[in-house]
Amino acid sequence: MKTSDTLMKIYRELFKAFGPQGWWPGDGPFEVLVGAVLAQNTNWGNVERAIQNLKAAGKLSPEGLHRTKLPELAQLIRPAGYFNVKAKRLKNLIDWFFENYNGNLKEMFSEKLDPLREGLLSVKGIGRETADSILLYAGDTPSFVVDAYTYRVLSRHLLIPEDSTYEEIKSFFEDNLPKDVQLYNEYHALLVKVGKDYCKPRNPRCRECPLGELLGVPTLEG
DNA sequence: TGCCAGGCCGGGT
DNA sequence: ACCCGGCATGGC
Repeated sequence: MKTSDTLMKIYRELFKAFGPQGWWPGDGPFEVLVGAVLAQNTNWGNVERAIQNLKAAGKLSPEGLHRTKLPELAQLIRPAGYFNVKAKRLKNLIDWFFENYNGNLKEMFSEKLDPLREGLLSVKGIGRETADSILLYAGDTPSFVVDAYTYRVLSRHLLIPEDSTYEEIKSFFEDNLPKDVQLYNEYHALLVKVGKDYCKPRNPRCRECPLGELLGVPTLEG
């Protein structure tokens, strides 16, 4: 079977089994952008607390964050963990955002995808996953997001080599799927769902995994 | 209780 | 070019 057919089949089956995951709905693009930094290697519940703190303090806006001093910002986002580094990273991002796009989201997302991605990656503290999350979930830009779950699920089921890099996995999807924002959005979220509930760390046999059962996709043993 | 969470950077090899 | 320690809170 062609890779593109396999990927679409997996998507359809996962969507049928789990439905829409509702990632980053209706919060507005700026909140998503902030959340993308706070979510780095961190449980989503903790991120929500930090966001609530920012909201309650009236700081959850481009201008609000731009004005806030580093120590105060760090205290507000404390529940998200790594609060000192993340405060710095948020400031870096916001500073860059104002320097290049006047703190205007519309202006920023009207930039072409590749240059914008490069710009985001030039910010200290914004890596590939964070950049792609911002592009996809805040900007509705078709940039596929890869994360630890994506890698684990795909490599366990022998869909990609174990030594695949981020960009290779990203291309694996983008080269074999229609360039569709909603598809990228839901696909990533569904892979996270599978990775969380079935394809867990320290469970290399991946028992009961819906990819193995429902699709007949081979599973890496041992 | 220890392990894990929607990473990334910087320094050492 | 890889590998690793550091960063930190909260849930199960």
